[in-house]
Amino acid sequence: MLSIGEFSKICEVSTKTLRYYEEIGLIHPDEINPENGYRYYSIKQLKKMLFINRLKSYHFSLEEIKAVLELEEDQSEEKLCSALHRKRREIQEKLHALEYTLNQMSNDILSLEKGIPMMSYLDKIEVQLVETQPRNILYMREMLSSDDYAAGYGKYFGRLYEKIAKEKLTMLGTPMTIYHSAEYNPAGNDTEFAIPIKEPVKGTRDLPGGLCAKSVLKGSYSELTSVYAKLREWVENEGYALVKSPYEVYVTDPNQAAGPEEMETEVYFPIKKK
Amino acid sequence: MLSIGEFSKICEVSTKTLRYYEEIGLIHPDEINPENGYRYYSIKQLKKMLFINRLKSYHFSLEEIKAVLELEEDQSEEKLCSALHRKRREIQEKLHALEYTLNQMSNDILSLEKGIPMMSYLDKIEVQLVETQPRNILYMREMLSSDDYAAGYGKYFGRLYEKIAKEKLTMLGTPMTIYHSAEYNPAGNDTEFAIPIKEPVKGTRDLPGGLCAKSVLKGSYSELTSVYAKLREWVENEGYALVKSPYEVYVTDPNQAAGPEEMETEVYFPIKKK
DNA sequence: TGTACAGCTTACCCTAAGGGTAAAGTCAAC
DNA sequence: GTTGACTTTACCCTTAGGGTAAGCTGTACA
Repeated sequence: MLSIGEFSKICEVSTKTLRYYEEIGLIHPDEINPENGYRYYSIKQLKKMLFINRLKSYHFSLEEIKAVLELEEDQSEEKLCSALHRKRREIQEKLHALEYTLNQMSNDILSLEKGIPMMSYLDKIEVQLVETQPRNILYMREMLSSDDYAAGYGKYFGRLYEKIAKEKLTMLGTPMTIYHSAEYNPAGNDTEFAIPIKEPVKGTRDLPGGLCAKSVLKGSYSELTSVYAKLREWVENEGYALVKSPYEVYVTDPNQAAGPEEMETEVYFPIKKK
Repeated sequence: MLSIGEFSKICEVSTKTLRYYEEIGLIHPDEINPENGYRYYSIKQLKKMLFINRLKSYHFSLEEIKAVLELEEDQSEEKLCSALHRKRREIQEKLHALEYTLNQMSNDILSLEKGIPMMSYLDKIEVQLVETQPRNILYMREMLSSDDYAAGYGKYFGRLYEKIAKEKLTMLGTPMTIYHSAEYNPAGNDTEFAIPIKEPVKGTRDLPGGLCAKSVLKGSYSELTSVYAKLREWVENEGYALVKSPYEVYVTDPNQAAGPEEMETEVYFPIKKK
């Protein structure tokens, strides 16, 4: 039997951590002296501890590790394997996100070195006052959490296109998204996917026209929130008020665009004079 | 002037966050009604808020962002630029770490799919009892934090090699590291870098020989802690006790090895019978 | 056997970046 | 005047432990 200090040295894990792991039920000492409360670990627990460390190095949370250890007890290797696969996916996504971030940073650094202030793009976002015409749209309305956005777009527009194809409907414009949630909520947003079509079949509705503030975003979506901010600012400044849900029109198909630079997105804020 | 709710919607930042940022001095409302404590933000603060968001997306901590914003006030673009460069380095390192992790995971998954339990490599670590001969070593002893290990190795061995080259000394073996800290301490470890040489010049000392438990690690260092654990376990089990600091001998030069698979490291635990 | 010191115990507070909730005050619209 | 939406402060919660203090225990040494 090893005291907590000896065991801690062997595994290169602090005694504090060992006590914490006991507290949360990850690994219990083999024996606790009931008189003085001293913890004693057996050498057999070494393997378990090293396994925990390995899972930790794979970015499993302690809660996840606990679940994996409980799997271990019924010798279900497949579940362990699928847990590893899931975690690997997660890490790959993290990696892609980091690569994307690096890209963005490098762009900013390049601009800065040319003497262009980082946020100057804000001043270049132009807002126009336009009058839109009413249109008939084929739509699907869903609650979407911000994590599902990327996947959701493909899925719902896919269904709309499918319907158009099957029923031989006539498209009158590019796809669009209408945001019905007044406030941005990471948990879920009331989002409507739509494509303007000619035929007033079931599943379509009228999108009323009217006065709108409009901005065009060229390039990747990372500056989309700035466009929204700019539009709200403009609406405020010019003495207008938002009267309906804002919407986006995807002028170029994101799936078809060669690169993010080619993408063009229009943002509309239906407004009226205050 | 915008109420906290309006400003929050425009920037897509929660009111909670805005209050928190005020608390830590990141962004103060332009005006606070002294009667009811209501916060009011001006539209000019939008740019600052969006800048904060951008820095956050670059993984700056709020404290770092605060420092950057204070730089901003004296218009020092170079410092902002160098902060971005530093952060980009950090992210690149994170990215490499993640790639390494992915590699390790994939190896484990492959093994698992072949039916080999993840921790089975532990049982394959072999321990031998050997008698080492005393040697004369040229050494440097330093406190190293675990972060500096990789850099430290190159630096200190470089200096030792330099001395050997300049003074035309005769090497009698491959480089080694002696770990004098009894316990692993992330803050700093008493580490001795050494190379066996023939001449007993200044800067050398005697490394006494004697009974040792020895294991050989082939491959990358990621399993090194397991080797240490295994050795300690063996020493305990066989009724020995550690009498001096353990040390590692780098049989293949890490700088010269083609891949991590080729690397060979011997780990020695000087022991005596209890 | 006494004593010093290393090791062990629990208990409490701290981290970063806010989220959740409650109780109470305030504003604007009807 | 009332209702509902908005705002305020205050308190507790999250991860994975780190740091410290006060007190108890085990062991090595004289």
